[in-house]
Amino acid sequence: MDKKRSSSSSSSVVTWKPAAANANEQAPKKNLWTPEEDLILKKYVETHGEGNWATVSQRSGLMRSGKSCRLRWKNYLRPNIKRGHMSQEEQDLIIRMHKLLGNRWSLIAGRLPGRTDNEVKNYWNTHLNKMSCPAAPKRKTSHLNKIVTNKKKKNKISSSTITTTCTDRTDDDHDQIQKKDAIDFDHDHRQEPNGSNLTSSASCYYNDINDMVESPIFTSHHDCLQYLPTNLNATFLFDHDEPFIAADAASSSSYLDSFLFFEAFGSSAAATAADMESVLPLACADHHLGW
DNA sequence: AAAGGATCCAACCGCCAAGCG
DNA sequence: CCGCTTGGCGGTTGGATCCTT
Repeated sequence: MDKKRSSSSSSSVVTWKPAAANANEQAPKKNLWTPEEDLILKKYVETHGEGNWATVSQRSGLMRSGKSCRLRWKNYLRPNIKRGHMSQEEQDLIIRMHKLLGNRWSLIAGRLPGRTDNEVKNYWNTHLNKMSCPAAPKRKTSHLNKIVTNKKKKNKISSSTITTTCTDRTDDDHDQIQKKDAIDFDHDHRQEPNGSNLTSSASCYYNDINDMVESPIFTSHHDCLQYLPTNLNATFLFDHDEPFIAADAASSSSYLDSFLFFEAFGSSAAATAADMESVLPLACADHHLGW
């Protein structure tokens, strides 16, 4: 069942309707972009380059906000954008990446050439999420999401620990959920549910109720082998946005993609240091890093 | 055929961080 | 340090389209 409709960039459909009742109003346009607007924006960016989006509307004559122009360019007009059917490989990758990273769509999209974060997000919400959470309601409760989202943003913790759970809940559950959130994600006070204080650590493993795994972060190869996965009793703290394992050998920063770890070991702690040794050079070689 | 519900996705919103003067 | 601007992100929504009755 493919309910795809024509994109607004298609010349066959012009569905834009003025947002303002008064045609003389200079308020930025909303709603779908017309092919004419796309052409103007594309030509403008090709001539002047990206950036300074706030001035694009004035200089190009588009009645759009800078944010809207930027979004349109980024998601639809820039070169090498891939549209349409997601391949099985792409679907699999999205699922695996989502399990690893949670709702960090820009990072997931970064691994899918030509795909945008918005497209990946939409695809997840409409196709993949219902596979993993078939009972999830169509629309999440805005109230709850805002509470959780704000908390997440404030504390810089992974959204995977919060937003990927099935949310087939009634309003009556919200109080309890909020209380749970207040305990489980009380990172303001760097406190775990059991009351013990979190301490800064070279590594982290963060398992949530959905068996999500946050990326371990290392500051050295030694740390990597020391803490993962042979020392999974260590204190774990996820306090970095960057989901990649950082390695700082020979004074040169390099990065090992934690996705490779996840692919190699999954979320289990069954791997040994020898396993790690075997995968690390390979992973580094794959990324032209080398320790 | 028509009406209403379900689905999908483009676009917007609010928030945040970085950069700059 | 402060305030402003800009860009980026994830969550949410409006409305077009499809499906079911």
